[in-house]
Amino acid sequence: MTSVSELTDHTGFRMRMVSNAVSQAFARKVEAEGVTVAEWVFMRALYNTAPMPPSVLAGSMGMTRGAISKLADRLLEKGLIERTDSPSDKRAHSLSLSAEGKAKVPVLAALADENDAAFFGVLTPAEHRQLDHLLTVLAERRGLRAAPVD
Amino acid sequence: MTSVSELTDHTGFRMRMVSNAVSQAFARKVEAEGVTVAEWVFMRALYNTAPMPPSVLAGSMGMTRGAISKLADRLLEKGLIERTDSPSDKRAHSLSLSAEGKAKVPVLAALADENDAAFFGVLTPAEHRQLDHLLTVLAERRGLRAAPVD
DNA sequence: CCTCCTCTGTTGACTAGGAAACTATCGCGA
DNA sequence: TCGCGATAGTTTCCTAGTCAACAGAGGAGG
Repeated sequence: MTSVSELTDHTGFRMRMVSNAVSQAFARKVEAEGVTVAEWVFMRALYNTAPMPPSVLAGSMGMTRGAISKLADRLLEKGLIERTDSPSDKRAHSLSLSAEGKAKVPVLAALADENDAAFFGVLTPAEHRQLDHLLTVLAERRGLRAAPVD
Repeated sequence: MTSVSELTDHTGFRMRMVSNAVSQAFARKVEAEGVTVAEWVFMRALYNTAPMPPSVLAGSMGMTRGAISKLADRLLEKGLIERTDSPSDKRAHSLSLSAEGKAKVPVLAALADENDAAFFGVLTPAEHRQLDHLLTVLAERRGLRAAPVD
């Protein structure tokens, strides 16, 4: 009878709870591989594709160019990616995975698979399918494309 | 046939996309009221309850005591909460809403209602119920309680 | 009553990101 | 071919968290 809704009355709030729990569980797992979630997303974006300028990564990851610039610095520091200056445009460069980075992606992907399976394993297969469907529908109808890390 | 899964193959990843979109939309709305999402959660926790020590808030919001300490500073600064020293324990104090804070909660709650309705309004009522059910089931089976802001 | 351990809350160092200013280069148009 | 607006990335400043060290009470045992 309160006129003021509870936090948990909101679908968005409860989705945030669940989503944070999945992400935090995943963050712990990849941390053991010396990588953050943002770094994983970055590396996955470069896997099996042509080298890519940072601006394109910024678009596909839903982060600012500034953030990508710093993220790339960290990955270069760790030796997981490489940087190639553009021959035609002295302002630009492209980023690609190093051999080490390339080797790490399947390992991280396995962790992602495992994390997802474990977390959503408490659902029945039918429930899991329903959830996937609803999320897809929401993403489509709301026109979501990017994968904002935060 | 790739052995490396796509990011979007994971339910957790897609839920993060959706969840971030809802949260960002809400953040924009409350920002117009001069408040952050964390501040809203904080204030909602104090509404219609007895004054509460920061440690309890830390527990219920899933944040560290340090973060609560700083968050409380900001809300005190804005005049939205008040602080009462414990008479029995000189270390402790309790936090409660100021008159201004109390008045603001229903406004923010209305924004939360509106945001949720707008975002999930692209689902049919049946779909929306399904989603709520699945999120509830996940939260229960995974024993989620806190409401981590990040 | 001391002593020592525990508990409350605060603080400082650090991290990750956004916004906007900045640098260097590009390339169009007169 | 010069000048100047647009573009690619970087950098600086700011915010909002974490974690760990800390200061100041409390309280139980000898």
